Amino acid sequence: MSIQERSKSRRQRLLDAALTVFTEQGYNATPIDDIARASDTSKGGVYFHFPSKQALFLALLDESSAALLEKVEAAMAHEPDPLLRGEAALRAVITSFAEHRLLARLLLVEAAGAGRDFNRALTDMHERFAMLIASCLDEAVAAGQIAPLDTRFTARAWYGAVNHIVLHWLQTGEPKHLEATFPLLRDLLLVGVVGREKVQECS
Amino acid sequence: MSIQERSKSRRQRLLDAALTVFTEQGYNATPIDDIARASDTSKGGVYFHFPSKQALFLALLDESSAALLEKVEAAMAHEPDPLLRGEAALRAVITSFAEHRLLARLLLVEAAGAGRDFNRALTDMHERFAMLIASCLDEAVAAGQIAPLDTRFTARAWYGAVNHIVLHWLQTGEPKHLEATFPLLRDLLLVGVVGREKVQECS
Amino acid sequence: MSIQERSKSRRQRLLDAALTVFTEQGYNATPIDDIARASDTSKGGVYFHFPSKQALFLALLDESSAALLEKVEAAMAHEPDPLLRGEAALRAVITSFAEHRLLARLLLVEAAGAGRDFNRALTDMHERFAMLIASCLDEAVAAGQIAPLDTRFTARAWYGAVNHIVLHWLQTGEPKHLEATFPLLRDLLLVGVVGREKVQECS
Amino acid sequence: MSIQERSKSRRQRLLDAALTVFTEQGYNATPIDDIARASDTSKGGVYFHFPSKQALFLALLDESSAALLEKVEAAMAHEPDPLLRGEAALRAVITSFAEHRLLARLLLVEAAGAGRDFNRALTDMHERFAMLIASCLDEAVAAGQIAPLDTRFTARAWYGAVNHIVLHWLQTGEPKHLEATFPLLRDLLLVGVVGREKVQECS
DNA sequence: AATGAATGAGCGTTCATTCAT
DNA sequence: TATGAATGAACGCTCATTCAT
Repeated sequence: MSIQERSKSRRQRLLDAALTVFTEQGYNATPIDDIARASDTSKGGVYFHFPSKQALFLALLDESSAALLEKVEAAMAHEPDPLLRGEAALRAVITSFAEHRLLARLLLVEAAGAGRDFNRALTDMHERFAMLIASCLDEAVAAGQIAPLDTRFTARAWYGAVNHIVLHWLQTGEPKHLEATFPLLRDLLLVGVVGREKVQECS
Repeated sequence: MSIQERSKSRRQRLLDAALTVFTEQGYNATPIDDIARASDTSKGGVYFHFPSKQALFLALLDESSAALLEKVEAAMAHEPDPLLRGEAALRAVITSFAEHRLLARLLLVEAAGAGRDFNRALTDMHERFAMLIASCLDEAVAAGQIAPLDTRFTARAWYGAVNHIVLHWLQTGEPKHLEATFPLLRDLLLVGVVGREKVQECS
Repeated sequence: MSIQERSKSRRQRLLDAALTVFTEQGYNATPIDDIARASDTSKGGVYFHFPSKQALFLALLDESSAALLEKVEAAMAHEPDPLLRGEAALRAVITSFAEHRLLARLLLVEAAGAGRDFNRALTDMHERFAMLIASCLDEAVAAGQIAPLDTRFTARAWYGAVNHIVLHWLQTGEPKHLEATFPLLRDLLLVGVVGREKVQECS
Repeated sequence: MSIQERSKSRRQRLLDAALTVFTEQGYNATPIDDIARASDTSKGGVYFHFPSKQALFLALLDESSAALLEKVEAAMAHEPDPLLRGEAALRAVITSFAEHRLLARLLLVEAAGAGRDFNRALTDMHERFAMLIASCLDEAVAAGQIAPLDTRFTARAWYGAVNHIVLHWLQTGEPKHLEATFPLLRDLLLVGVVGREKVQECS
């Protein structure tokens, strides 16, 4: 057990260091040595736990996005109302990114820059998030809360809007508090579906 | 003059080849040799026209985005109505990307993957596009067509939505015809601002 | 005792695995892990029994060649006639290699490829075999069966001829049955010493 | 032309250095840097002329063995008599190896130690030499000089005998003068075919 | 203007060996 | 005895950049 724990902690140390270093320098510009140093290990140690630099980055992506996804799903679980559930998801994403700038950088900036090989994984991740929203929209349509529409398409558009706002915040630092954009985004996006009047009822 | 022309054509051949090769293989994975070969030049030839690989990519980014920006601005010039002008801009962007898949890849995928050094240039480019939309919104507000709002923020959100839709198209090929998304996007975005009723008047 | 036995069997399992894996992949291309895995041990286990990869290979060489040498000597022990004793040795070598292809690969191919450090050991081994033949020749000369000659030199030439035939069989699979070459080789080699007429008397 | 010459000389310098360094340290134990240093080039320079370490070694093998083969064929060209032609070939090989110890080491020792990937090339080379001898034997048979026999097999056996003698010389330095072994080998080998009496007539 | 040979720093990966448990 | 995590030196190869021609 202690062995497993140490092993796990080493692996976790590696992932933590990787998150820091990759987001600081970018995937391509980060030598494995830097990750080894940042995690108080040796180069060989990295390769004992991950078969390649790519695999390490992929594991980092997977585990990070899975954690975020869980958070968002947890935030959604409480809400019975489909539209409010979508709102909760939106808030959870924005809050998470605001609290974990590195995570945001990793998923929205570095993952794109890591190269052709990660496109698939990244696209998949984006779709998972978008489809979370799409399912809310589907239920809202089914419940008659909103008029029928292409929910997947709409979800992607929403998701893209959120992403870009976060991206802008990451790279310019504006607005100071990312969370402050939540009501703006919510209104902007929801109004497009339910019309202005209903939004005012909701909030 | 013929020398300059040949020089110019050589430079252009280089940029054309760079667009093709960079989008095929990604910035980091593309050796200068590949560009030289694809443009029927030599490695030295590339370095005669551009001081570095970075500079070449930057020039490609600049000239490509400038050309796109011009197209969009040209499309906007015809429209006196601010909202219709925004619509025209949107249509121009989508049409351009649909016609020049490589350009879309370059600006939306590869530029992100090229590394830290291009973030500034990329952010600037995105802002230029977003601010094009923002100015339409500003005028629409000034003209009393829409209620006052944070036009820059809204413009960025819109722009992000469009980007993500294009991105999804690039990486999954869906929908078959990117242009088909135009009415959907227009409605989605505009309704969020002017309310459902007014949109129906506009179109 | 059971501990020693288990230890001995472990050591033997290691040598057996080493023979298989080394001849499959070559000395340099074989990581210790492969041997550990093939012998159901761990890397540490290998290093408990052998101080280094080199030592393991050397032990394998020594024990394999010693076993072969014993076989050959046993085959010779029965023959009182010097020339027939040489013939028996030849037959024993060829038969052994034919039956233990891995052994042949190890001694004739991999040992050469293992690197500078094994040259001495390999040369010694070859000399031991050659000198076995040389001693037969010496006795045959002493007995007046053949005319005086440089027996060591002749023995080495014979041995080289046999080696090459085996090598060719190893790498091309021809002839199907290595044993079939025995009479050919015997005639070829013996005739060179005693002359054609006497060979026909012998056989 | 001067460019080609310089390029050729660089390539040749590389091959020369490779011959020296590979035979000094062995293929696996020789880093590319050593070859670069020995040929007054840089690592990159090596890779400009050869795509890989393997390819360099293979080129070295090919060109060296081709040169030797030519020498042997040239020596054979003068002799109309098949058996004397074989004798000439034998003398040419031994003389060449005696004069170019490095070449001998390369072809007979290092090539074997370079690893699985070179086995094919090496086997082919050996076969070419052996078949040179086989063709002499074929003609000798056709001319009725010797009794019918398996010429390919016999040629391989001869070739193996010669190889081993050279090998022994390489690794022990005995005899001092390799050329001195020529008459011994010739007698040993020829007598095996034509019988003692005829050999005495020939020489 | 153009060529392409040459440079050399840099990096991903391997693997023999060690050692705490 | 045995395990397997950890180490770190070493090496093959790449490629942006330079420069003599």
